[in-house]
Amino acid sequence: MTPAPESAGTAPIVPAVVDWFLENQRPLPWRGADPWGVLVSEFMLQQTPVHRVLPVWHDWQERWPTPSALADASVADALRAWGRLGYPRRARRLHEAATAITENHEGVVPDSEEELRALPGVGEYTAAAVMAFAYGRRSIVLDTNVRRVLARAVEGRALPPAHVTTVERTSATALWPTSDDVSALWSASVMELGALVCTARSPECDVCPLQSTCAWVRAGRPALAHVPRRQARFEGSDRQVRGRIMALLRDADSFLTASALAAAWPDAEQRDRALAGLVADGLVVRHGRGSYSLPE
DNA sequence: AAGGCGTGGTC
DNA sequence: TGACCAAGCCT
Repeated sequence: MTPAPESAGTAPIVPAVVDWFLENQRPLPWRGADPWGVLVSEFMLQQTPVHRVLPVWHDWQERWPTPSALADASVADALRAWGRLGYPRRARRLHEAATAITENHEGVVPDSEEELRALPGVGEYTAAAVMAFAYGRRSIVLDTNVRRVLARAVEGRALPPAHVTTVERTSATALWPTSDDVSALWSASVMELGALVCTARSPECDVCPLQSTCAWVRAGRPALAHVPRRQARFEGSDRQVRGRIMALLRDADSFLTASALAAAWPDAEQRDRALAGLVADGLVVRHGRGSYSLPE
């Protein structure tokens, strides 16, 4: 095995995880893609598994290979191409981001965290990910996978807190490699370890490169001290109704009447509430006489 | 600053 | 089977 590049002051877990990554990483198509391809992948991967993103990402790369290409398309086309990826507000925000990049950044995905964070739909994680994976720069990439690995290996906890904390940022910054090259490689490596080995439900500690040093393993893999709050039920929720309405509108050639949308959900009150929410979110447009469509 | 926001695979 | 979980963001 080739020794991983190492810089002075680097935490010892870094070369172990990087070496593991160089042998075990998945050949994901957005690795080494241009910054726009990386940005699109990051939007799609927000709360959506890799295997569901893959076909949609390829489709988007072909249809809209640049920010200006997407900006020239309609929001409706973006929402239809988004399909069933979920959280369609991401598709709308990605379209808005493409417009902002075209108008304010000469069509080039910006290469500073501050400018990236100013784009709609780009938060702390996505900005850091684009810096690392598109531009090879040092940034503290704290996604759910990285946070879980660090919570276990460093803190000895079963899972990280519900939301990113200042303590996590400080702790991560202290151990993060200082050079751009090693930092970007480490970011991809620790994220992949969390995705493939140090998983939430059934971590494979037997094959983990951190097995001998992991604080959580050393402590006997203790369970979480406090049970996290459960995710809201989906069946019967407004989210389910919103999804049904969006599916009808994606499949429609043009406008749909309110009575046509009644097929989405039997309860009129809940249906109307969901529809009003979609309109407020800019995902649906109401035209005259109670007809609806996706936004142009 | 918790909770809303889609969808589907997994166990 | 139903509950958990998934490269978060926004308010």
